[in-house]
Amino acid sequence: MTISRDFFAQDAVSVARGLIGAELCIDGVGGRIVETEAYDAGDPASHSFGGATKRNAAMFGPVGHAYVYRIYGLHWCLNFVCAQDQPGSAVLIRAVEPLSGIDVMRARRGAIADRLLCSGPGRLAQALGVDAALDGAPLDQSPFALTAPDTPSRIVAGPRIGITKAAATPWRFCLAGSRYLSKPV
DNA sequence: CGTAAGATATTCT
DNA sequence: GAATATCTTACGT
Repeated sequence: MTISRDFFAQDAVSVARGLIGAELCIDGVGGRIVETEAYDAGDPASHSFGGATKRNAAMFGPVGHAYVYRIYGLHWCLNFVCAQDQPGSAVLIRAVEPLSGIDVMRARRGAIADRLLCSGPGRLAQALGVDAALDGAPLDQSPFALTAPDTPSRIVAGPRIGITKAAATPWRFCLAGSRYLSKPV
């Protein structure tokens, strides 16, 4: 069951929660989403804070599209644009449980433990082959494949990671008990 | 086991 | 010129 565009019209927190347990594949490589973070419009920690710029243009585009950017000069991060009514909202995909194309991920990331293949935004992007070419790409078309979970997932919320502003806001969502998180709950 | 620091490039002030 | 939604490696305990 593909996730509809209406799903992404919701606010960032609802989308972040709803994505836990969904299956994400890019060009046949991917797995189950186990960790996300919400970045609301007007959030000081969000790239959209202070208005639209060239880099974050995709965040102000239509919902249900990808926003990809480079961080610290060497890592890519994958976001989903959401919240139709609040331009500048997005959800950061932080971790995925590898299910499909694991051999491809291993080839791209090197011979490391399976549980480390996608446990973090930069690792995930490298494993799935995300780069600037996917910035602004619609999530309901190739090479993306996004499938809603069959059953509701147990979700644990906590503070976001790696940011300096509004760090206490509990907008990090994890699949309870997953071994593929960037950090255990 | 833990904490600490370095690498690297695009973007904004 | 300074900052950044990170990862890896190194070293100490």
